[in-house]
Amino acid sequence: MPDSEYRDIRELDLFSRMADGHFAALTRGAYVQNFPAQVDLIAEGEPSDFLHIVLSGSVDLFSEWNGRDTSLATVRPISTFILAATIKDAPYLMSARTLEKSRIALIPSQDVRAIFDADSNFARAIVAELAQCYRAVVKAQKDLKLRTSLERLANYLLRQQAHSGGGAVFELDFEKRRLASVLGMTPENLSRTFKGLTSYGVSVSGTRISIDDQAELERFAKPNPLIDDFSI
Amino acid sequence: MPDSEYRDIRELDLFSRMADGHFAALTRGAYVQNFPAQVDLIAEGEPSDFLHIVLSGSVDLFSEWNGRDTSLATVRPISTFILAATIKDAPYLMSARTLEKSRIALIPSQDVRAIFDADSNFARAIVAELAQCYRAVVKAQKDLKLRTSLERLANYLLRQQAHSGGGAVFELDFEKRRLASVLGMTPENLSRTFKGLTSYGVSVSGTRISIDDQAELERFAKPNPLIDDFSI
DNA sequence: TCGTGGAATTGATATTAATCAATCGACCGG
DNA sequence: CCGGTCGATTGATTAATATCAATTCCACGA
Repeated sequence: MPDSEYRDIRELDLFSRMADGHFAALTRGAYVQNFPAQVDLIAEGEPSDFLHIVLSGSVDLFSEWNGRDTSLATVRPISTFILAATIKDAPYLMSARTLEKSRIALIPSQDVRAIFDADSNFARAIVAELAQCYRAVVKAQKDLKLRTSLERLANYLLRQQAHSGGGAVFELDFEKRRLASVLGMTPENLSRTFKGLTSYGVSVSGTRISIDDQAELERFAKPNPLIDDFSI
Repeated sequence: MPDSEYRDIRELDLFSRMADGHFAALTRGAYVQNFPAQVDLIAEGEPSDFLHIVLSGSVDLFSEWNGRDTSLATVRPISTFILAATIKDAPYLMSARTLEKSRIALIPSQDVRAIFDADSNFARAIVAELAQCYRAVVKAQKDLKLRTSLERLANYLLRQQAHSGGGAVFELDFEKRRLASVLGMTPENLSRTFKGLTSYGVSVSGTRISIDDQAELERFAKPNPLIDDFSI
């Protein structure tokens, strides 16, 4: 593993406070690999042999059932995924595939579990990370059950806007068919839902979004930190 | 706290392996309280001062937004709730209220966090519990996004049947309006959805469910351990 | 035993979203 | 520069779900 990546991983909240020896032990069995776009990394139901860390690119976590599929989350650098399966030594609940050319580090799950027992700082960090993930899914659940698709899209745009720096004009960070799946609707419906937001001052041109009447959109979207703020 | 309850709590996975002294320290600041039915225990957004443990009765975890509300989970004895908020020292994401007369133990969150740092067995148990909760919500998310309401109800009945011992006849364990909310539909729709399952051999009389054609219902419901098995 | 109130059900209707089909448009390789 | 491909959009239709209104059912207390 190149030094720069070693340092990037080391600086993750998950690893930053652990003992040097333990981190070295963790990375000893690890390896880093480059994947092209649209490559399946893991399939739901498989045993969780590795903790994955996205170093560059992006990864889609999705699930299938009875011929349907849905995107559950997107993982962007630098963060881990399927931590819970690794910890529990249980099968993956989600499948993962690269969205673009990506560089992924793989750490054997058994090493993670072993070092967890040995390093209390690492253990604390894992708990913090898991609690964060748990709360993120609860928020997603509330978003899905309490809001219509128009409201979900409006709030998604406000979150994305904040994430892009807060300007009135910003870019969607992935293709609309995936956004539709993440928001729990069909691509056709997403198109129409964007239209429905024009009356609240939203204009769309490709992946470029312009919020022309911030106050009006917020009045409609009613963003709520207990759903929309990922930092708490 | 009476001895019997002390022992009940002690035997929870969360506490069973921790040192005696640490457990004593945890329970020292704790107290147990009886609540009547329909009492609000916590409100979303509040700081998480206590880890709650349901000793008897049952508790509804729900959330509200913009005049709507939805049930996210039901907590039954003996288990904890809002562990993630306690660990992160973050506001509750869900509100809680008793569904029936309930006995609840309250452990100050700061004690939980302190003992977490001191007791690695306790830390391990918390991680296991959090991972379990995380995976439960992911499963709920998949249930909601991948299935129609008819399919969700069918699979819910199969889960409830298994939980009740597997016989063809069993009881729903809470009122239908709450079941509707848990399954993400209106009470009116739940009524009709039950009707829709009669063609798969399900008959309903009050809270009594009878599955007359197990194979046919399963063929329709297509239960999947990665969604429906809460033990993995 | 008889109200009484809340839940459950039913029916009619409106709203929302999915599906099917067709077209548009951008990007890419030859 | 031209097809070709894939995603996005649009329109028409169907399916699913919510809403509103009215009973019906049932458990409970007087």
